[in-house]
Amino acid sequence: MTVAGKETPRERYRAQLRAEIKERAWEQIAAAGAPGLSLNAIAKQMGMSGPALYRYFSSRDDLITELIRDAYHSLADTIRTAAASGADLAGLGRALRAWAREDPQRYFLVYGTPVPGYRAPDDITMIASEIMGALLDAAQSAGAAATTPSDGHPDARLEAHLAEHRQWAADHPAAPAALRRALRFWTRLHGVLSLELAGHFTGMGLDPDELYDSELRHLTQ
Amino acid sequence: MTVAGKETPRERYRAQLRAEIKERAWEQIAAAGAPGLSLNAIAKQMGMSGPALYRYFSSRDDLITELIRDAYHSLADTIRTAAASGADLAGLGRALRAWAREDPQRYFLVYGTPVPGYRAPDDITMIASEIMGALLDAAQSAGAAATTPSDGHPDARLEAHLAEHRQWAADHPAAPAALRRALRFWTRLHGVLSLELAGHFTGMGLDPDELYDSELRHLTQ
DNA sequence: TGTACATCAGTGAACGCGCGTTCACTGATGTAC
DNA sequence: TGTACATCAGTGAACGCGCGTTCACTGATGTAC
Repeated sequence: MTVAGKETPRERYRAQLRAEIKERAWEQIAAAGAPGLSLNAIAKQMGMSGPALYRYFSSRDDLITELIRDAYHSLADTIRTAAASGADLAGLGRALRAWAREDPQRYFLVYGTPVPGYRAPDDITMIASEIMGALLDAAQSAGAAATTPSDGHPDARLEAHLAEHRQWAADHPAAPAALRRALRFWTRLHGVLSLELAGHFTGMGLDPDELYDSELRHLTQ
Repeated sequence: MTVAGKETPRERYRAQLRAEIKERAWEQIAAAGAPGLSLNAIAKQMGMSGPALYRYFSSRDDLITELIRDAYHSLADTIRTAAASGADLAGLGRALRAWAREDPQRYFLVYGTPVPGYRAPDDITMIASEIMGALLDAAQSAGAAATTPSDGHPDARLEAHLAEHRQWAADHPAAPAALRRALRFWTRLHGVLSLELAGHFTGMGLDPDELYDSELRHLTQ
């Protein structure tokens, strides 16, 4: 699993405790949302004094940023793994939903309501565009057989725009139709998923599965 | 504007101060998100002592709940007004976006990351379904000329599901195709809008207008 | 194998802060005769 | 029009709390000779 040879016992212990702190942090976030995260509460839960945590994280913000980073990494892994096992766009969509439902607050940490003024570190932005890259790959192969929309089609104008504004996919050779598909994947699935996770469908008597699947069926169009 | 005849000066003053408290509250939410709202801070900003606010709101939660209520009302008004002036689904979509961009945090208070454990009072749920009702009206008239999807169509299965699960539109005579359109309106526009407001498109070199308009063009399909 | 020293995890006290909320009170505004 | 009383807005002190964070310190663990 890990390169254990170079790890001293102390390092191993350190890594283990860092991991446990994060676990507790996720539990707190699940229970009260990200704003309710408290270092002292985590320490108490672990049977330690508050200041002890400063051996492992230099501040509360530091911990939260690392949690966000982990969330992005976890999502990127999920998408990469699904793609590596040959999943098409719909398959990636299913993987995304499974990942989101596993821990809704983790999903919201990535795509939820932003804290005004917070700016993600650059390396997180990098992971985000890596995720986009995986989407583009799948969108590209999905589009191999597809046609370009004709002039009257509602997508024609969007593709024209994307053909000229593709900085976000600068180092990816995807065709405009693939850019469109990747973006649709993102915005449409996020639309259903975020409303589902926020509980807006409960009480409506709707099956989120059906809504989501229905969007998945549209993806390859 | 208001029924001023029955209002005593005291009542007028009271209403005015309540309104100012809410205004300051919105400013704070815009600056630091809903979790950062503090009664004491509002009072200080208004040149009053903290406890004074308890003449106007019985607790912090009470104030927040009222802000959420106002947000729902404001959105319902916006949609109703647009519908009353003859807007079609796309028109409602544009009204929704204008409303959301006017105050992103207000939008997120309605559709953003939920606080685990928070349950909206029933009257707020009522307004939410009123908004749905307005959507259904527009979706119904948009569908007057539209066809039912054939068996192979990706929407066929969703409509079949909606035909049998329509509690959420129980007192509305909308056809399944209209239910589908109303739901799509909601989930797809929310998808683009929430990502836009959360800033996920900035730095990508994309024009959110184009993305949103492109979804609007799909609505009547 | 044993001793001397350095490293580092964790503690407890403390600082300063802001929070929501309660309470007894002052003073101004409105109401009744 | 003037007086007596009731209503109500707002204050200041106080309570209890939890927060993030710093600091000097203890004691255990690891390292070097």
